[in-house]
Amino acid sequence: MTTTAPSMTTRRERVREQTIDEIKAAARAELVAHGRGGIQLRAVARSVGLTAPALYRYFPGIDDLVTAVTVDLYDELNAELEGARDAATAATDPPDAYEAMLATSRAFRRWAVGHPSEFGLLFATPPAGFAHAPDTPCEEASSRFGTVFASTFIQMWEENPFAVDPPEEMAPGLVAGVEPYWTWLTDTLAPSMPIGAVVFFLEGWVRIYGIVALEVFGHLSWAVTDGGPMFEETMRSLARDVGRPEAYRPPAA
Amino acid sequence: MTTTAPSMTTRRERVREQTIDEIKAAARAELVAHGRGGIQLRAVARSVGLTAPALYRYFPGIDDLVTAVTVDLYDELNAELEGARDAATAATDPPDAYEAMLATSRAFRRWAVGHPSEFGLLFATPPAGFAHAPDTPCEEASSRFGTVFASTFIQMWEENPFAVDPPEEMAPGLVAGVEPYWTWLTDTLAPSMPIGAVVFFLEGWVRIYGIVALEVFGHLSWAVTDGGPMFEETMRSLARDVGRPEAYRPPAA
DNA sequence: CACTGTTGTGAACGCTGTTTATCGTGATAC
DNA sequence: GTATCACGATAAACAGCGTTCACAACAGTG
Repeated sequence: MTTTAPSMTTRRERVREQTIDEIKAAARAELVAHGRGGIQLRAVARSVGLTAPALYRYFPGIDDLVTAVTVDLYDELNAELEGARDAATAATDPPDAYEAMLATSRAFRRWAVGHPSEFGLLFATPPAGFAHAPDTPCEEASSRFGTVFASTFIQMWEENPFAVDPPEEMAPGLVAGVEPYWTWLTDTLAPSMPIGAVVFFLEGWVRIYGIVALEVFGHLSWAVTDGGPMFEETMRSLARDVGRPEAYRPPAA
Repeated sequence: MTTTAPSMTTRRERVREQTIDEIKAAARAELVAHGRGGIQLRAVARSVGLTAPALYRYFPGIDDLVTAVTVDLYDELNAELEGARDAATAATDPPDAYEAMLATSRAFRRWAVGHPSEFGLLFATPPAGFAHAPDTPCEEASSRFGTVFASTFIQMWEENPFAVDPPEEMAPGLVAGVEPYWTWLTDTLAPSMPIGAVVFFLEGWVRIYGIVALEVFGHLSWAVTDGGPMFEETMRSLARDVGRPEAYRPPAA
């Protein structure tokens, strides 16, 4: 990664890349410490030992800097999740996709709880800032994130197809709404998957996201002292709902 | 409400109250337009026709102003939800708590989709700002909000007890974590409710919150064109999970 | 009428993000 | 080896921010 095609990168380009990384690291630290609204360009500049105007050689403004950090965070989270998924897949013989989904979800929660500010930046940016306009790098990174979870769900269904609702029973308009995504899925990743399984996957993702977001944002503390067991309970009930109630196992620790 | 004990409120106090309301209204508009990070005290002052320092006669700082608006938003949302719940309860004979829960949830989604910025402020404030410290007016308003949903869930279970998991099957540590809230519930609202039903209620709230938050934050658009049917599907599967699959009915419109 | 406490103002302070003109410096070309 | 030049960084400046303070206008009370 560091020395691929060294002739292609001049010395200037390398030090520039390094400076950019330094700036982004400082921006992330500032972001974690003071939140999205509290980040200050001048503080970032001070942190890397530069004056404020110097940053404009690297980023057009503070918003673009935050966007760059956001994309990096998606990449970091994706790598973390894919690592957990692959480790779990390698550890199970024969492969057990529920185990992979469990590991992925736990990694997701671990990252979210450990990086609440970053989680808020990625998954709870209200549309006021229009950070989620289509065709932005953010959106692209976000959809790559979705695929990580989608892949394990698909594999779970293919390994062990469970009963799903037939299309005619679903809420009106739902089939039409999911159809584009469903046809894309059946064209690329899961040729034989019924539309009901896609809906089930989305509902599963809703539960995982919901429990993690509520915990991170402190909206569960009125009912539960620790979010961990509640998250585990969600995983257990997911095992039941995919027809494998015996598959859930509490975490080792 | 306007003329209770008129002797107790002097003329000065009344006009002061009115000014405060004006300021909060302007602050909310600014909040909706530019988000939590983009609100400006001077802009609020301009909007009500005052200079910036004048606002300090009413609020110690901009953070407290935002907090006051937040509390008001909780109250508004609570009123909206309780109104929908009571209307649904009055329209069903005999009373049907699922119907009430459905109406409450739909009101919740309607408010969230119609007021995305406000929703983000209430339900997705990352803990960097420590807006959710215990014993704040925010926390108090937040717990009142929780009770609206809790009451319909409880009534739903009492009208039609459904099968819930026994404590010994639940994820380790969960019983201990929910026990304080459970004992409070059985002491006050639901004397005969098993702890499994409380856990089910929490999982239900997670699903409702999850689907609404994902839609509002634009994190569902990669899979679904419109969040409405997906939300309705969640309501339908909730009906199934409380043992009343026939109770769900699509919205009238 | 004078007195008092509240409300609003203008000026000021230190800070912010951003722009501009300017200076030094490392890489490149002759 | 030296001239050239693009790039990196800077200081100065600007408008605007939240906040503080001293001071003026005013309503309500005796």
